[in-house]
Amino acid sequence: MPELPEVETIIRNLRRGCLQDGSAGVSLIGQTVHSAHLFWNRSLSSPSAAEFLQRLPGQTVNDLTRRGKFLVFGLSQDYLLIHLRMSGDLRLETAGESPALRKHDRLVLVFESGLRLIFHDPRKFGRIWLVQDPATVLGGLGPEPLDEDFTVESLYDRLQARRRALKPLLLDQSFLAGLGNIYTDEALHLAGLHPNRISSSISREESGRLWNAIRTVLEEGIRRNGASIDWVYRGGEYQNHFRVYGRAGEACSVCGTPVQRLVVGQRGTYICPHCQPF
DNA sequence: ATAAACGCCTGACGGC
DNA sequence: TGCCGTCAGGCGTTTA
Repeated sequence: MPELPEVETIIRNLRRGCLQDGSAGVSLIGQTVHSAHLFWNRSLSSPSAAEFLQRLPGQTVNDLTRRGKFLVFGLSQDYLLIHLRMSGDLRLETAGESPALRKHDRLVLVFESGLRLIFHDPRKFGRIWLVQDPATVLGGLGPEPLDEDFTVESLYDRLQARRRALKPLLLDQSFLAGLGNIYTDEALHLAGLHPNRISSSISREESGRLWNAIRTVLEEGIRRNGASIDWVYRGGEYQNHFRVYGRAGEACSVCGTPVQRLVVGQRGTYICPHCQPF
């Protein structure tokens, strides 16, 4: 579920120590793990549960960053990586709050201060790694779309080098890191490009539009604290500003043509057939 | 190289 | 009310 803007929002909130209700708490940075409690072993990719639970206590959180859709916790000895996949979420609870577990809580980290970080994941698709070298997990990711080294020229070159439909290519995390189903549809609509256009047929001008659109929708998403849809509410409000996602039958905000839902690469896809001709 | 089908999971929603 | 199919912000593996 969460895409780059939602993961970025979560990371920023953990840095600020923001609690679920939005109230200020204590930053996770500087906190030392007291104990770890794993309730669904398959949430853990590596190492084994025994090694994971043994290695975490005593490690201090030095920094919190994001790479694509991964949350990256820099610890004193290791890196803790979390991918929320479809339904994962993280919440902080202070020492004073009730320690009652909620349904679907998969991992609880208890810090020496009493602060708790809880990984909640109804669908159990989320994954956790504790590794010494984050590149073993993150090494295959494509460029970071908001970084300076992701340039108009590099996007054009990468599109030319492939012969794939635009949407599945943009969803491919080794091509570009961070886009998911929502922001891909939003970017393609803003760029005026059909999701089935073949990447190598994209002109320099179209590529420039796409580059701008990708960065614009991601920045908009971050500015609005991400999108909150379905029953997984995270506090964002970008869902109120979607151009096409989930709006089948509604009028395109640009031209008034009804938005269409189609399936591209086995994913529900929303387009304006007038603004995004094939 | 590309793409499709499927598996992994739970929950919400609409139709009957 | 219950049952059933469909759909869901993702991605890895297997198969064409």
